[in-house]
Amino acid sequence: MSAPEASLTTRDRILDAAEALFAQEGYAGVSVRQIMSQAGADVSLAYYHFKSKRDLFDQVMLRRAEHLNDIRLEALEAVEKRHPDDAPTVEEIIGAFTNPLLDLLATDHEEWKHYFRLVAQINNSPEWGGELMTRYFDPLVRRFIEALRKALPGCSDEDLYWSYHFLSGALTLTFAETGRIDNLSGGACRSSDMASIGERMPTFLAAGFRTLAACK
Amino acid sequence: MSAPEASLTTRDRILDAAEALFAQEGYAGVSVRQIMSQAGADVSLAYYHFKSKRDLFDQVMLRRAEHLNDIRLEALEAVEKRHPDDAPTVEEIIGAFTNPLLDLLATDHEEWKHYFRLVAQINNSPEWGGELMTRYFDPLVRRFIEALRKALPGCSDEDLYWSYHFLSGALTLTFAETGRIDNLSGGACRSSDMASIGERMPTFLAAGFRTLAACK
DNA sequence: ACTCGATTTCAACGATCGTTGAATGTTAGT
DNA sequence: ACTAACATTCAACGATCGTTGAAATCGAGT
Repeated sequence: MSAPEASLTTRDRILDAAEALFAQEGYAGVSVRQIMSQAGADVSLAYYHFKSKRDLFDQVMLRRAEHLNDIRLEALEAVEKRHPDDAPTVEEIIGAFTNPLLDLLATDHEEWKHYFRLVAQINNSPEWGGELMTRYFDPLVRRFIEALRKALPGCSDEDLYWSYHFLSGALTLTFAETGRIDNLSGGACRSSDMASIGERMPTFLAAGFRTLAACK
Repeated sequence: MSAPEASLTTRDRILDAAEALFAQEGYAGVSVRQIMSQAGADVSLAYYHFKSKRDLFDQVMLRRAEHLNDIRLEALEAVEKRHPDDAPTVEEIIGAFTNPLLDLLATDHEEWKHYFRLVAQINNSPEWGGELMTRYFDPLVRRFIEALRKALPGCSDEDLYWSYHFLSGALTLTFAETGRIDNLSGGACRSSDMASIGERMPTFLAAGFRTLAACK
């Protein structure tokens, strides 16, 4: 039923090379020949394993999106299970959204680093941001927003969605690790310092959610 | 000394077309021929007015960056002038950073909309984010961070820089107007609703700054 | 040994890429 | 009218783009 091992291996080498290059230079900035050169395979093999360059791109996005959604949902349910009666705190819910990213980077650093960089560019592209982020992440995001709604009783829909939007921008830029904060801070902060991010991001964002929800 | 009017007009038409197309599809996603077609001029005119495609891109970035830095600095100084003795509040300082963007969109909407979309993509690109944002915006950003430091006595450098980084991600994504929040909210929020953004963003972000600064 | 399907190699297609040089048109000062 | 600097047009260069068809190689089941 499933394809032979050699096929999957080559297919994954292509996906890995495409992911790394797309993350660095964007979809249009990378040629199929570059990808296949980095993958160590002939150009035409790209069109044996994928329908087109665009299809290859979609498969790069899909491959990790499902796993990411799964472990984020697990993290959220674990937090909710620790609160059988009351609702979890905003910090806990946001932690369930961001901590899985830190875990993935801690165990399979290179693999996911490229993916997060790619997502940051997609999220901020008017061409693809609205469409692709919606397709890959919105069901899970809606689940998180419902959890946040319970943690913030009386918060309006508008405040909830805008707060999440601010979170999304802060999150994707931070995990893109562009090196900007390294330059700005003169070395005091490093883009790759995930411990610093994990300490600060949920606190910062939860305060925003709460203050906006309380502001009538 | 300065070039004749017809020249400046053509040069600006090229810059406008390049800005709009780069904002939509990214640097590599647009060809010089597309730009010149939209500008209504011959391809080779691009290389008469600019040294190369990359130089054209740099001029697109530079053209509005200076003006934006100027009016943001004016807004900050105006806020500081209203506080001869004490420091301005965090909300006021962040407002001086974001309100000029709203003003520009209110008066010259199309012109600046494309530019903000472009900045969002640059900011989130590992290829250019660190380098270009630093070159065009860091002097002004450092000025704002010093103002924030005064408004948040005892706040550590790390908390200050990371807080600004979160602000930067939220800000650029929001002004990119990708349509993502429209899809996510099912129409309850609109990317183009600048009034909603102006009400919420400084409040949300200031709360994050304050809470992180107070968190030992 | 033979077959058959899955995988890989090779060579090439038309289109488009960034860029250039030479010729042409335009305009202001003399 | 002549000139000189600026502005624009036209045609083309070599390189690279995404994509394809046909042939060669491989591996498992007979």
